[in-house]
Amino acid sequence: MSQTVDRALSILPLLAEGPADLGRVADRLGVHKSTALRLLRTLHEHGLVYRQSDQRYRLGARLIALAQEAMENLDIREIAHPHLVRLNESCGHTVHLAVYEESEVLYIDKVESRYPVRMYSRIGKPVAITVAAVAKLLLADLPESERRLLADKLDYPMYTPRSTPNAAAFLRELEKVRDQGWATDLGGHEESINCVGAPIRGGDGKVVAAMSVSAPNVVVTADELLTLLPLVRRTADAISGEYSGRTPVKEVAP
Amino acid sequence: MSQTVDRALSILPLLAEGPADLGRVADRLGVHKSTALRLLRTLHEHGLVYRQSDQRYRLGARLIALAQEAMENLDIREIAHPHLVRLNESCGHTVHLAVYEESEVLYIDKVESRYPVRMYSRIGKPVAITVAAVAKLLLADLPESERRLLADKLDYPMYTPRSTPNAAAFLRELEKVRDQGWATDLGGHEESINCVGAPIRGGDGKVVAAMSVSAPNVVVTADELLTLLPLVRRTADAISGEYSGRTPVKEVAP
DNA sequence: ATGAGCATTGCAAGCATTGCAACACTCCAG
DNA sequence: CTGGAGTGTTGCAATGCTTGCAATGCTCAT
Repeated sequence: MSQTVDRALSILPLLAEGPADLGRVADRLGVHKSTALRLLRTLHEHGLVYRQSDQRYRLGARLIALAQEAMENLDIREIAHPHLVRLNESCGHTVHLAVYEESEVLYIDKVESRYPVRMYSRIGKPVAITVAAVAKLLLADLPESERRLLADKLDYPMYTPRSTPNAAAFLRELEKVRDQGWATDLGGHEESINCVGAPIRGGDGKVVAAMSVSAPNVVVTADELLTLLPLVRRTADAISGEYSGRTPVKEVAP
Repeated sequence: MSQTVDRALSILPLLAEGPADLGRVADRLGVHKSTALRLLRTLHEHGLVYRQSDQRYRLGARLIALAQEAMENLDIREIAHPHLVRLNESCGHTVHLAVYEESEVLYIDKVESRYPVRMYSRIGKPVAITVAAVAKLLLADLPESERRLLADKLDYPMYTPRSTPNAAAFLRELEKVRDQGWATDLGGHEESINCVGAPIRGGDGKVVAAMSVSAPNVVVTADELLTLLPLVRRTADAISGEYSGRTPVKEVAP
């Protein structure tokens, strides 16, 4: 809607790919160098980009601090965290919490496995949306039309032979997940990693977040992991209960 | 430098305080509601702000993903991580990695303590700059003039009786740290928590990052923690060596 | 030294941005 | 059911911000 701001913001994902110099930024934006310079300057003043010693620009530290605050504003995270820790203490595996927002699913909390073999993932990293258990849970709750629209828009990379191959299969899987109230990912993302997940619901019954337990099958088999399902669901329900007890969004005095 | 972008970006820290509605944003910016609306729309399109069900705006998920990528671009982090893990495995305490950028010091990596009593901190959170061991290390390496300027600009909150009380004391402390090549924080931030830290240097000898080991004194006394100093310094030096071996910034083919 | 390559600045022209006013909508209170 | 307050949204004309150009600095390597 605003050309200038639009251009400026387009610089951020561009720099996320790696440091770039002025000419490169100007080219990618399709504007004159002097224009790019002024946009970069403004971003710099706000700390969103940083100029390294070789004069190239990269993303700045303020961005990291802002993201931090963004996460702390998500009250579901605050409420869920102790539950996740407790679950981790009783089963020892990696526990994730994820939310859906604007066609993306992303992890907003994680408790690390206590086993030496750990899976790679990081808070903030967008989730493999077509295969992850938490993604299925979150998308399964979308209204029919939106779900269909999104499923069509997605890519279906075959991380492994067990990955969801296409939109039709994905939609079927979502139906199943919706009916049974829990989800799995059995080697659909990484050959040797399995997950079991359950949804967290707000007061109105809508899914507001999803959690999962993940473990490589060198530690436990998929069947063994599935025995944790009742515990996972109980934890998710406990979080749901506590969450819907409170007001969904904090009110600020006028 | 660019008014429009400047206004748009000013919205982000504002929303970091918590969700706000259109009127509130317009007021804080000192612009007409319609103007604020269009700026927010643009931010929304880029995923930097999100509109929650009650129509209020808050920071968006893309911000978190961007911050994630920002951190992954910091090559010092990649290099240091395995060293930090190894240090954690041999001593069991919390290990931090921090960098200085534009008058702020912030944690960019952390390995959690294996003891049940843990200190609170989060990656991305700005560090208590006047007391933290890592902050002292990073600031101690700044050129005289910049150091003095920054020291004057800072606040000196008395978290505990042992906190650095004022600019003069801080500058003295920085001199000391610079000369001895390591730093401590003995209960200056949290009464019961102590830290020992060492600097990580680039090929030109300049400090590019700092690391520290932290432990509450219910686990180890300050004196016991200090016996780890040689190990901490050796780890920091190992990271420095590996870092200056590579090119400091990755080169991209033209 | 000299030139290439990049960043930076001043300036005039043009168009994107702005504030206004009118409209649409939701939610209460009467 | 109806009116009104509060909020978000849209079309429009004027102006002032943004833009690209061209000229100037600056740094580095030949």
